[in-house]
Amino acid sequence: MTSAPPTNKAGRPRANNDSRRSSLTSREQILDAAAALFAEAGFSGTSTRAIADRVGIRQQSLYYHFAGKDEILAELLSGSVRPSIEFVSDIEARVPGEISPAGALFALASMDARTLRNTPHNIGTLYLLPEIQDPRYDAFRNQRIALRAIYGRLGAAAAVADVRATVSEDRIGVLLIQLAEVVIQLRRDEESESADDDQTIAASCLRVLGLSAAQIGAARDEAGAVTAAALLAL
Amino acid sequence: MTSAPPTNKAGRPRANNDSRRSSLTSREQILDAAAALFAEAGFSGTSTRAIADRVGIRQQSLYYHFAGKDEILAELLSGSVRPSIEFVSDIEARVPGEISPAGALFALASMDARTLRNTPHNIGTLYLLPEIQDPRYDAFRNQRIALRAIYGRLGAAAAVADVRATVSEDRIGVLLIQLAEVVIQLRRDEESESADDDQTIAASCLRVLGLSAAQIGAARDEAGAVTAAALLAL
DNA sequence: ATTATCTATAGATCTATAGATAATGC
DNA sequence: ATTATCTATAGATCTATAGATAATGC
Repeated sequence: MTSAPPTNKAGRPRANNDSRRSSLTSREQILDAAAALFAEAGFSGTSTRAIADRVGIRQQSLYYHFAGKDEILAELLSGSVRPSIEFVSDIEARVPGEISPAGALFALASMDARTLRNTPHNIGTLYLLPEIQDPRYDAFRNQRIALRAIYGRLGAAAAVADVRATVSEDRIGVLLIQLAEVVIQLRRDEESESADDDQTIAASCLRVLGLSAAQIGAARDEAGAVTAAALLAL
Repeated sequence: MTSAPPTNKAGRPRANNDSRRSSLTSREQILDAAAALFAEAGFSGTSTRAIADRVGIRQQSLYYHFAGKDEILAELLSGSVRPSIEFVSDIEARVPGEISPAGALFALASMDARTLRNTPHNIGTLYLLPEIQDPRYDAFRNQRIALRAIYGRLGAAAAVADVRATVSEDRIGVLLIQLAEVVIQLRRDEESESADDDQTIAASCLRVLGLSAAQIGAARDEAGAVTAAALLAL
């Protein structure tokens, strides 16, 4: 008797019956509604009532799916770093045999930018919420610290001597992540976005490490090939 | 009968009388307490009660000084951009006569980094709160947009041809501000900070525009002289 | 008289638990 | 029988207003 996949049919009907016509499970509907509201109004600024209203269920019904509001946020956070984490370890394993540090960094940064750009409701804004400093979200923060460390290692390996001499590996990691996450601000400001931003951002990451235009172009070419391979491997 | 400066002596004593021994006015104490709490728990996550407790007064007494919680945030925001705005217009007026765009940008970025690093309670985190998207804080956001435009103009003027050809002035502005504000993240992560970070960050801004180490060194020297002059002029 | 607090309190939330109910699944 | 909702509701906030009070200022 393992748990059956949710069929979206059993259970008492919703009071507003129309709201059930969705291909998503109730749990997914809740996560989606919460993501939109957390991004717009913040965690504390979003009530369980507001989430339920958006889904089309009663406030109390949320507790059938999640133990509390904080579990919803935790789920959103862990779901949103997972793709990055998986991609990054695959990419780092190919360095320096299949790909140079600069190529790997280009692949990683453009992939992160792309993910942040395409994610529904600009979920990256959740990373900026003060509430995630709470120890309750340690697991998420530790994953981000791990990601930053990889950015730092790749960045330090790719940087020109001058930069490596003046900026520590830790600092490089923070700088590079910060650059990749500029996408969050761009989306927040509702500026028109285009896919070439991802490449622009990745190129900026390499430029801040002191690489020349020619070196950046080479890294971009390397990244193109390996990105396809890494995505297939997942 | 112009309003007298607050003396900190008149009025009914506080229930907890010790809390009044401060060189700050009550209004300043409230702003300071709110800044710390907003940075830590967010705007919606901070109750008027929590602010009052930290000051050592009753929750209701806040309303003698501010019409509401939102006015406290508005005051904090406008106070925190003011120094940047004043400095930046002074600096931009000296371009290109007294100083090159690269020198001005170095001066601006290192000054912003320094301000963000020294501000009490890491006030820059307030810029990241979702609540400031509310139209109520339009004045603040417009000031930031103006600041970003200046970063964009100076950055576009300083950038090498290759970068200027691929990144719009708007995007340059967003990228540069994002780099300067990495200080906010560094402080949040409680990493040990040092003053040389300001110069490192300013240098990173120029490097992302494609400048060489020699050009960055020259810009730094220019900036040193003009920063002193500009600060005196304020 | 003015200032800056206090106490009292209204009214609106907000989170979460308990238990009932209306579907489907077997 | 199981699932996914519902209704009812407790208890804890939270913001803000009204009016009293205890200082200083003149």
